Amino acid sequence: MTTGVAGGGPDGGGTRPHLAAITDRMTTRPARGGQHPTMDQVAEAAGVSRATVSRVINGAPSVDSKIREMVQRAIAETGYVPNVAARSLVTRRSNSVALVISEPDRPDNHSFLNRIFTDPYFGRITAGATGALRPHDIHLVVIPTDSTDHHQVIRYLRQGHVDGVLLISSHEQDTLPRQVHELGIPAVVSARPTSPIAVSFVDVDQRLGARLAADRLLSLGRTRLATISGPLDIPSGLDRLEGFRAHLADRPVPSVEGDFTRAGGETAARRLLAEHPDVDGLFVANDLMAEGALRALQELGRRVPDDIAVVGFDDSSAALDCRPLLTTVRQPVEEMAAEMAEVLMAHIATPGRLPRSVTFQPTLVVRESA
Amino acid sequence: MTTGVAGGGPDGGGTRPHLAAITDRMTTRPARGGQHPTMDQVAEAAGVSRATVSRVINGAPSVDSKIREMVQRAIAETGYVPNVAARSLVTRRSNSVALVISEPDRPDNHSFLNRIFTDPYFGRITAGATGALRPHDIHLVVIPTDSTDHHQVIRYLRQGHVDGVLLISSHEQDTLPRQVHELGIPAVVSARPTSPIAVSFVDVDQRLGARLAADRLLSLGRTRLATISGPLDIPSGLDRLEGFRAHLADRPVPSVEGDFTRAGGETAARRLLAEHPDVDGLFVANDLMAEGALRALQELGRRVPDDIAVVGFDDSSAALDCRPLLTTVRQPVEEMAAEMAEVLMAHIATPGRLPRSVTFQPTLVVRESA
DNA sequence: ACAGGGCCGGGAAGCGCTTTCTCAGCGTTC
DNA sequence: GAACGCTGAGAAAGCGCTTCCCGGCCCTGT
Repeated sequence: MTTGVAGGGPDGGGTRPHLAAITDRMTTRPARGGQHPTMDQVAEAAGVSRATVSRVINGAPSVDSKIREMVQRAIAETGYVPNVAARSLVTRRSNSVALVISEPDRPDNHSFLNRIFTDPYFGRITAGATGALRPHDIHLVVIPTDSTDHHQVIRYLRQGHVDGVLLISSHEQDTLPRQVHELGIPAVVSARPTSPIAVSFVDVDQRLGARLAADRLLSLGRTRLATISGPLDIPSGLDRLEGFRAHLADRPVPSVEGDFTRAGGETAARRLLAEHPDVDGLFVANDLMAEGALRALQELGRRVPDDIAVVGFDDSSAALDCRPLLTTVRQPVEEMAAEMAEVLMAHIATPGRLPRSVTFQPTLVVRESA
Repeated sequence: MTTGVAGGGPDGGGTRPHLAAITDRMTTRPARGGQHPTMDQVAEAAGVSRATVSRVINGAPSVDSKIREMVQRAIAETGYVPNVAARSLVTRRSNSVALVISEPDRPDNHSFLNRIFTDPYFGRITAGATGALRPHDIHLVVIPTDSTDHHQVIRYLRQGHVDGVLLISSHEQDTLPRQVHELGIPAVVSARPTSPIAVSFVDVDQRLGARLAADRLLSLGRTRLATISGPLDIPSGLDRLEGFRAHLADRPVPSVEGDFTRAGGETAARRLLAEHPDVDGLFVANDLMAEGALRALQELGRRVPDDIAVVGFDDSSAALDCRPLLTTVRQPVEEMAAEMAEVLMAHIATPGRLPRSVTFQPTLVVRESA
């Protein structure tokens, strides 16, 4: 890889790269006001015992309101902030949960990170989860991973950094859900696990979504339907394909397998139209691929929706990047992520709780492409 | 917002939404093998004292190799994992650092999260930082934020969850760098701070990058150059514009301000060409906008690079999504993030260390668009 | 008015780990 | 052969916090 590192790149492992443009700048060392005050100091300042300060901080009901006020003033004056390590040592709670995003290996070293941070889906998940967790004052630690560092992730979880796990895993052979489950740590998975694990999960009715797409295309009078599916080793990919086909059982439905990326959608559309030039209705298993497919259709001179109607899946921001605007099946990703967080918090609060699954219904969002 | 929540949406605050499709599933409670073993148990199993176990775990040199082996076997047998809370209570280290991604407010509630997880830039940052941190066994806590929850972020940092902060902040008015600095926690910022704060930062030579773009366009014989800039309240946006103009001081350079998004690039290109239809060389301040601009140019019937040559900035994955493939100025984002991590670790290891800045050189990546 | 009960606040015991201090045991040297 | 130094391991002191337990106080009931 060619890089533009000033003064040369890293010269092997271990040592820091030599850099030409290091500038020491003048500075006055920040005052660092006497380290962090401890609870004892607050107690002394307020003239009470440490236990009382603790009660005030944790909102115990049985503290006289005058005393409570004094303590709060002392906290403000000293600038006291509880030490999380000490607290979680005794409470056995970290007040944070992990959002583990597990992607299958890809040839390129960092591409899984690239995919995670490029697909709007994950942003929606994060937004939904943080939104649900924030009122409970629980922090989210985002951990992207592929199978090469499952071990690291497991170790992280075992070390007690987090109270529970939200696990986003779509790949069929992914062993992480099982490993996490065996850890015994509270966890919620983002989709029905491929093997029967007794774990809570939240999912969308994939087949119903595919059916909504089929119905839309049929209602537009389209008769020669086809689909670009997701990877068939991912349950959601398979379910959407099967749902689409099942609802059109009386006719043949050509399909091409895609990879849920923009470029993959473009390629797949080209292949599909080469083999089946008369297609007039197309269901694409996610919006990103639909965006690529639309580009291919345009380059092939097909008008959308006149010549060929296109329905996507997700209702992600990519649907709005499309021209024409993409008609798509909406999954309420934010709400699903929020529900995952709620279920997880219930599991954390009640350790013995039986796993449960929650299924959300998709809806059709009609725009221009179909 | 219309959602497809099965059985209705949340019914007010506090209570969980009623959901139609909750299924309790049979399960055998996982065996949970006798909670977590403690160091004492390992010591007993190995027939040594707790202190010795600690020495083995932390690689103290003065442990007899036979004893070391016994302890390691005991650790393996008991499945012992150190408790991070207890450890960091005494070491005052958490072995994790925060990656705070601070985005300016946007009208839409969650859009900043959407932007963060959609722009490939952040994925590259994350990849670079995790890559550099992993060998040191330091974990990365990703914290996206906009100005509405600066307070939460600061509190999180003060609580001692992390040993240091990698701060990605581009917005000029962003007060977070200053707040973090005042906290006294080790920190490294992703770009030259807009106000003179004594803090370490890593940056790319923005003006040089703009100059590379200008040189490329000139060398292709283009004479009527223009640019789509980034937001001018973001230093990188301003620097790229000024660098481009400064290098072309002898001629007028029309420019339109964009917002670093795909859609913004498309709009900007339309406006630019409406006002200056004869432009034959275009510098776009990031790849995402360039992608949008290319789409606009295509719809306007301009051939790229024949009628108009286009150079982007970043060399992100979006450059490869473009048709034609985008010629662009590469910033070594992964390496820069890795360097940020290295500098941060140095600050953590040596608390009094003076701040320093590191500047990387951009390079031109020639593809098809110019 | 006095005894009993309820409440509030303080003392003290750890949570699991690291680290210093100390001492036992060994080899070494004159 | 005795004194010395060195190595290696154990004892113990906390890190900062929560929480149980108990003593003292005030309030109520009779």
